[in-house]
Amino acid sequence: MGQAGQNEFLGLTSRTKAQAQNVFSKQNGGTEEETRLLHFTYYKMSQFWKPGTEKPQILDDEEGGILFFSAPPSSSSRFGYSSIEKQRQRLPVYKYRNAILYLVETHATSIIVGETGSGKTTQIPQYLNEAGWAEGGRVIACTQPRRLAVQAVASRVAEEMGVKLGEEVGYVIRFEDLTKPGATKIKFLTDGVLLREMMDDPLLTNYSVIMVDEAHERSLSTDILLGLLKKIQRRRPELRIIISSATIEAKTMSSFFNTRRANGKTVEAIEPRKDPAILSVEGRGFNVQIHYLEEPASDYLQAAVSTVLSIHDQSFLDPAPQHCSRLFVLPLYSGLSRADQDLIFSPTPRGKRKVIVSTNIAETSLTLEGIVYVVDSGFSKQRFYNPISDIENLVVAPISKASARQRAGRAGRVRSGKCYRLYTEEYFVNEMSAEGIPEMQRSNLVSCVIQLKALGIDNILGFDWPASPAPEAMIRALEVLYSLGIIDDDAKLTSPIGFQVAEIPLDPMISKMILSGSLLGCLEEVITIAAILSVQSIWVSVRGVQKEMDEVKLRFAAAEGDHVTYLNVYKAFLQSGKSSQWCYKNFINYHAMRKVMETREQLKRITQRLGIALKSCERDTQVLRKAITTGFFANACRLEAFSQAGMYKTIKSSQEVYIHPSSVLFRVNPKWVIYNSIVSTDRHYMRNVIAIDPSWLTEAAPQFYHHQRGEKVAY
DNA sequence: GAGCACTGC
Repeated sequence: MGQAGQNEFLGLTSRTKAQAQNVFSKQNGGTEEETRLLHFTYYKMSQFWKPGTEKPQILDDEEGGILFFSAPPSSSSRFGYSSIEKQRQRLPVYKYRNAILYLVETHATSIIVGETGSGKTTQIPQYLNEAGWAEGGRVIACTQPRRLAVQAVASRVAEEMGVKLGEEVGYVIRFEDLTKPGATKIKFLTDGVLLREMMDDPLLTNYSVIMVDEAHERSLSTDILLGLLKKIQRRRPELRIIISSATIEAKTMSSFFNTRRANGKTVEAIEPRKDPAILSVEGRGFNVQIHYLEEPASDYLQAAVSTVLSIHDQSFLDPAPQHCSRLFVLPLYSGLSRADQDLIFSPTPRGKRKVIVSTNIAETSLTLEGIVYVVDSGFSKQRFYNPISDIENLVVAPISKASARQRAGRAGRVRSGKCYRLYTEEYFVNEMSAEGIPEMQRSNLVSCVIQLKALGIDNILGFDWPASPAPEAMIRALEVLYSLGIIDDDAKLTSPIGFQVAEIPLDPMISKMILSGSLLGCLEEVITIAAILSVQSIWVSVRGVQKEMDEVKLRFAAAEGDHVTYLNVYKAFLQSGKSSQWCYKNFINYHAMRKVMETREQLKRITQRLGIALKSCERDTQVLRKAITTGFFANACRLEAFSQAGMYKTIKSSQEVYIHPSSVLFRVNPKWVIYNSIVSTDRHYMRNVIAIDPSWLTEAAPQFYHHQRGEKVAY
């Protein structure tokens, strides 16, 4: 690499300021930081919370370090309010307004438990703004796990405040920044975006209050964020954190954030209390009557069907023999096209009843108004990660009480409803776990580890998590990152590879592939592949036209494998002038392709910022496959020549795997392949497969394969 | 010759 390249890499290294400033380590002095803190503290004193006339009634539980509130009666209505103002006052959260402001002022962390419909998400940021928390250029942040929620809540709040979205009230999601620095006071964003922001501003100094909403969902990025916020609090005592959760299991969170010293050191008046406050706000749903089975069901599918039919029989006054034809049954899952998803909102044909058979997309992501009956199987498909085999499995597993309540709540949104649980009450009470297993404890952790490393957190195994992940999973993640050359012998990010990988918002194996692609002169191609691999599928999912689809696929098929096939599709799509019509004809998902283009543009910007060269390898697919190999060498498999046709074994752990029938290499069965991911059903199927030469493996990861060869691999 | 958890940067 030339001198210019070196400098660019060095320039990059300082981009990850958290690492450079080492803000989370103990020895850090950081006078600049302290000056800023002083400024904040001084500022805050001058606009101390005005308790107003009514002081909230507080029941102080000193033992647990938790405050319980009983709300004062709601204040009488006054004149001069617009209807939107009246609506705001009718929300259950309104009568806790002063209590919430008092808690936030006096406690570093406040936990607000509120059911759906309490209004906490839209109102609390506004209360904080009204109380002055956004003065002096500071910003109130509110995070959400999902992009759609960010957009929806932000526009609602902008409307309530009578301001233009993107001015005082703004939002940031991937690909979309609708904020105005200096003007935006309330900012909604996904927790993933806030984590990315920490790479540039590790102490999140722009924010006076950070509200983490939907914390009960315990998503991977929410948990990482909470762990980091706890660290930030030590350096920024003036920062306020609000954790908002729908379940009462808030004590776990409370003890996590309780940093009060046991020996009772005198705390200065301006410092908030370190023990979190808990406040509970009631929801505003309608009554939902719960029904249980008397005996456990042996087949939940059968039980679900007969329950639906019996609801239908009971509630139709004229149960004609052909009553099934009166059912209007629709599927709902995320892989459906938008048009098919929108069908569920379509009016029900006259004389018919709509039945929606849904995955748990309907549990949190999508809200259907007007549901009266919910049938809850008691199961959902959940991802579990096995760190030993390094394989993620999708399994049907029992849901938690929290999920069951969430499902039932879907029946009571516009009027009272009923929920039929396909399990016994005894099972619900005694056997169902209160909450689901946090994602952190059932995921592959490579992305999570690299994010922490990028923030300068060296002791990953000792990191204080809201829920500790399995040590095996941590160790596996460290091993993978080490073999990729992303971390060194001391488990620190390598320069430049490690720092660059941390900058790219994708799975580290994909990021490594991109960086190798630039060195090998095929960056144009690898970022296209990276973008395509980041969407669920570029093919449409239509049933009944499989044959035509397969024939069309053959037009793009490349002997090298799926990645090269995707490149052919992308090129043809560009040649068509990015035509949606062309997509339709070729069974390509147009929306997925648009997302691919968006992602590709972002990756292009990032690689430009990293100063790496955007070159094309034209028709040389060998360098391309070598680049893929440098990222995915750990997913190498060899065909078992003398066993069942099409059976492969992974080099890493001798797992039995097969090429997925959707792959262009299905039935082709090259001797050596590399896969992108595995889907597990009755067998482990490799998805997105390319053929490789085994010599590339030792080239890409000499230590990894040197070590493995002696034990398991015989070429 | 398969089977369609869900998010997110």
